[in-house]
Amino acid sequence: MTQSLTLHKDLRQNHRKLTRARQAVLAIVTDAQRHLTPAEIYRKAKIKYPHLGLTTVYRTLDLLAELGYIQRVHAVEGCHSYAPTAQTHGHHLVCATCGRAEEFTDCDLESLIQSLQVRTGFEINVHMLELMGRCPDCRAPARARKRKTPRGKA
Amino acid sequence: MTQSLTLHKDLRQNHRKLTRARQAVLAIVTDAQRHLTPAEIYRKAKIKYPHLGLTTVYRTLDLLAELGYIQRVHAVEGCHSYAPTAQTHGHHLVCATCGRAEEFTDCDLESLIQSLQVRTGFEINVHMLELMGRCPDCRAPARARKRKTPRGKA
DNA sequence: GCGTAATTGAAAATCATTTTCATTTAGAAA
DNA sequence: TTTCTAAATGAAAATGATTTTCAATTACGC
Ligand SMILES: [Mn+2]
Ligand SMILES: [Mn+2]
Ligand SMILES: [Zn+2]
Ligand SMILES: [Zn+2]
Repeated sequence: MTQSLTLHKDLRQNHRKLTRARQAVLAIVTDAQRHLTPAEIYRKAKIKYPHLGLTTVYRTLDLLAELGYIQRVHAVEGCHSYAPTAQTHGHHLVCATCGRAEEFTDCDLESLIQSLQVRTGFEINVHMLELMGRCPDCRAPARARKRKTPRGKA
Repeated sequence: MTQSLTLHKDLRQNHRKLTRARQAVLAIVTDAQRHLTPAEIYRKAKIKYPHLGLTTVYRTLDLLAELGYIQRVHAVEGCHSYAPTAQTHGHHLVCATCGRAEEFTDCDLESLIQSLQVRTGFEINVHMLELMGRCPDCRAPARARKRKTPRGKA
């Protein structure tokens, strides 16, 4: 079943409608190879559906995240970009240089969470894990350049 | 050595000054039992040092985070609160109800990171991990009441 | 097709953060 | 001490992101 059809079903269950705006926004985030900010999503989706408004993009991102079709991405600098959800319970590995986001699902925090629950008395029910670094593409040129670059401060 | 003295030394090394504003902001974040937003920090610090300006709070939070005295906290809903740093490389366990933040240091992500590096070709150099739930104090009254809302998944 | 609740987009409002700039201050040097 | 100056400050304005409002439009169950 196509993603759009699944979405249609999910929406119907909540008395909500499948609109052109929603389809456009979902398509942009889903097809992106990187996490995108609301403004970026607006710009791209507007090409496919020029009537679209920014307000609707914000509302749609909230909705799609609630339904689990996309995920909010937090980074050390800069919050609230969005990336597609491949599976439930995914985390992101984000390239700090180009923004490319890779999803992974084997976060394996169970034993850490279990021991922290015991130690602190907290009940832990949500976790946020994000890894940042440089993707293979962005590493290559940097490695080549590194040799030539004279010493200096950042 | 007191924290304020350590800070004085750190600042001096960078040709920076220990000001009343900086002392006030650091004291508020350090003594807090919960993570605080810039606006909250401003309100509280202004009581101790009424001349303080909000602009300075923002600048000071950046500075103290850079120096490692405090840490930015991201949460699923709401970003950019600040909590004190107990040790370097700490993570936070935050109570979703009252905001109380517990720091922990044994995140133990090395093997996950190592295997992801191999699998994806990314070079991973930063990670963000935050756990959310309910602290012992906030659990007690909730447990007494009948729970109607199922907990969400991470 | 009709009726209606849900959705939309433009504009305005709100809220968080940053920039600007004239003034003040910390602290090193005299 | 007093002097000197780079660093820091705070008020106000500017910027940017997000939310609210509201009249008009649209999806879709009937
Ligand atoms: Mn996980
Ligand atoms: Mn964040
Ligand atoms: Zn990259
Ligand atoms: Zn609590």
